[in-house]
Amino acid sequence: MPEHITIKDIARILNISVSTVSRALRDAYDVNPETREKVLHLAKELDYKPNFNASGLAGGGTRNIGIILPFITNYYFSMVITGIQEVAYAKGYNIVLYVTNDSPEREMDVVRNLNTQNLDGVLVSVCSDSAANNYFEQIIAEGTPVVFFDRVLGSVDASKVVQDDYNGAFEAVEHLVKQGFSRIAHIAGPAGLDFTKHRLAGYLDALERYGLPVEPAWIVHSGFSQADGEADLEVLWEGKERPDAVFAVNDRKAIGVILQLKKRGIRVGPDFGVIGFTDDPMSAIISPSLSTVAEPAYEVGKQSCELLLQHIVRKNNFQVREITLPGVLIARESTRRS
Amino acid sequence: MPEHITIKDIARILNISVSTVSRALRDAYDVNPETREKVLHLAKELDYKPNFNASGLAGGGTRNIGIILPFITNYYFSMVITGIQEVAYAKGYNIVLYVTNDSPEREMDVVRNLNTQNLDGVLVSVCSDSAANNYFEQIIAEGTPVVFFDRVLGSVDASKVVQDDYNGAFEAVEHLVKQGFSRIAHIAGPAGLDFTKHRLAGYLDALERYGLPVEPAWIVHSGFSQADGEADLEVLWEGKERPDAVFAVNDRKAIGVILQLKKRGIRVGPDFGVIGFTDDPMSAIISPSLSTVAEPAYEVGKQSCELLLQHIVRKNNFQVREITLPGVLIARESTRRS
DNA sequence: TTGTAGGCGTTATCAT
DNA sequence: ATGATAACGCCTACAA
Repeated sequence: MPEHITIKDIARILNISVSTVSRALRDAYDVNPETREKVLHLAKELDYKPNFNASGLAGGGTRNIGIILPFITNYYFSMVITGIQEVAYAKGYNIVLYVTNDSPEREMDVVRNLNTQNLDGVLVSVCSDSAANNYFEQIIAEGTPVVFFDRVLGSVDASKVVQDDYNGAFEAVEHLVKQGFSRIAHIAGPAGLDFTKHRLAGYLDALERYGLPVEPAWIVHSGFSQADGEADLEVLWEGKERPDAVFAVNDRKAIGVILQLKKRGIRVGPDFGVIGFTDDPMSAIISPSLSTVAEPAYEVGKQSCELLLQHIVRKNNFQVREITLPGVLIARESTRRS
Repeated sequence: MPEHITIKDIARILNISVSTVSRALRDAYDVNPETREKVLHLAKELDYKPNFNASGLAGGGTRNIGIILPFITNYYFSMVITGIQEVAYAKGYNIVLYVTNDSPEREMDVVRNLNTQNLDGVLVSVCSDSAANNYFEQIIAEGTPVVFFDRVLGSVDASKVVQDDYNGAFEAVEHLVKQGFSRIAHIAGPAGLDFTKHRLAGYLDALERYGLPVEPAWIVHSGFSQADGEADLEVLWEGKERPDAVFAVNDRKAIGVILQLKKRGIRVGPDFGVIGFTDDPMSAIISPSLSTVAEPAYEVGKQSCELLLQHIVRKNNFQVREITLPGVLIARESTRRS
C-alpha cells in the first residue's frame, strides 16, 4: 500500500505545526527562512509529493489544466499540445485531455460535464459547428480561467491565441498572383469557424488588391479532410469556368487537390498552382511538394498555456488578452511555374 | 463563484443522510430502490457533479488515468491516444497526459514525480532508452494498476498490449521475397526497444525461411525519424554490397529511404523494394506509395484502456495479461516490380 | 512568525 | 436499509 508522506509527517518530525509546513511549502508570506529551509529540505529528503486532491479540495489549486479540442490526430493539434505540455510540465501542471472528435454534441457533453473543480483552468479549441457557446460562457462566469486557441469563439469574451489567419491567407494568394496565376479559387473550411472567415477575408482582399475577379463559384466550403479537398476540386472542375490555382484552407485539403489533379494528368506547379496552410510534414513529402503558410503551432501552444497560467495565478485579477502569431510563407514546387 | 451541488445538498433536500446519497449514487449494495431513484432523479435535476478530488481523498477513485508516452506528434501514438480516449470517455474517466519526448531523463522525472494518488491507473509506452524500470516497478508494487502498450518493458511483470511485431515483420520480408527481391536490408529501431528486437527477429527468420543470406552490414540501427531513415540508407549505399530492398522498422524511416533513393535516381518499386511498418497516412501520399504493415493503433489504445479499467475495478484482484493484436500487410507501389 | 481549529466533499466503518 | 461519525491531506482564518 502506498505509504505517502504528508505534511503532517513533516510537521511531526520537525516538531512544528502543519500550517507552518503548508506555508513553507508554498513559500507563502510570513515564514521564517530557517524554518522554510528545514521544511523544504526534509520534504525533498522524504520525497514528499503534495496530494492535489487534498489541496484542490481545500481551496488551493489542483495543478490540472484541461485541454478541449477537436482532434489530436493531425500535425497542427499535436504540435500545439506538445507546446502546451512543455510549459505545463515546466511549471508543474498536469494536462487533462478532452477530445471532441469535432462533434458539437460531444463537445457540449464534455463542457457541460466538465469538472471545473478538478481543473485550475482550461484551454480550448472549438469544433466545427460548436454550439457550446453558452456553456463556455458559464464556465468563465463561474470563475474558471479559459484561453481559446486556433479555433476561437469570437463572441465569447475570453483570452485568445491564434495565428495570423488573415495575413497568412493574403500572402498565400499574393504568392500565387506573383507566380502568374490569375484565376484563383479558394477551398475553404466550415463556414461557421472564425478562422475560416479570416482566411477567406485574406483571400478576397488579396484578389481585390491585385485586381482579380471574385468568382463566387470558386469559393467552396467543406470540412478539413483530404477527401473534402478531393471532392472540392471535383466541384471546381465541373464548373463552367475552371480556375488555374487553388488556395486551400489547410494542407490536408491541398493535398487532396494535388492528388486529384495528378489523377487528371494536370502538371501541378507549371499548369496549376496549389497552396495550403499549416506546413504539415506531408507537404514536404508529397510530389510535387506543397507550398504553404507555416503555422506556429508549437508557439500557439506555448503561449496559450503561459497565458492561462498567468490567469490562474492572478486569479480573477487578469486582463483578457488576444495574441496573434505570424505565419511564414513557404514556397515549394506546387506553385513553381518552371 | 462556483456554486456546486454536493451530496449534502441532495441529502438535505431529500431529508436523508449523506451516506445514503453516496451509496445511491454509486449504486452500491443495500439501498432501497425507491430511495435510489429519488436520489438519482434529484441529482440529475440539480446537475450534480461528483467532486473527484473529494472522492479521491476519501479513498474512492479519482477517475483519472495517466498516459505516459514518448510523443504525440506521430500518427501511431495519436491514434492510440484517440482509442484510449474513446473508452475512457465512455466510462467516465479523464485522461492525464505525460509526454516524455523520448528522453530517458524526462521519463524518469515524470515517473518519479508521478502523483499516483491522483491517478487510478497508468498506461505507458516507454522511451527509447528507458531507464525507469525500477520506478515503474515501484509504482506497480505500491498497487497502482499499470498497462504497457507498444513499447513495453519485457522485464516488468505487468499487463501489456502490443501489435504482432514478429509476424508483421516476417510478412513484410516475405512480401519482398515474393516480389523477387533477394538482397534485403533491415533499417531497424533503437536496439534497446523490445519491439525493435521482435521486428528484427521476424526479419531474420523470414530470411532464413527463404534461404536468403543474413548480411550483418545490412542491419542498421538508429532512431525513428525520417532523417534517420535517410542517413541509414546512406550507410547501406556506401557499403561494399548493396541491397536491393529495405524493410524499415517504421514508415517514417521508410519514407526517408524512398526520398534518398529518388534523389539518387533509383526507381523505387521496379529496381528497389521498400516496405515500412505502421501505415501512416503519409505512406499513401508519397510517390511511389509505400507498402507497409498496418498497425492496429486505435485498437491497441482501446484494448489497453479496457484492460486497465478492468484492473482498476478489480483492484488488486486481477490477472496480468498480454495481448497481441495482428497487423495487416498493405502492398503499394514501393514493392511493385512493374 | 507560528499554532489551533474548522472545513472542503466524499467514502468507510460502525451502529441502529 | 439508513444514519452518525471519523477520516482523507491540505488550506485559511483567527488567535497567540
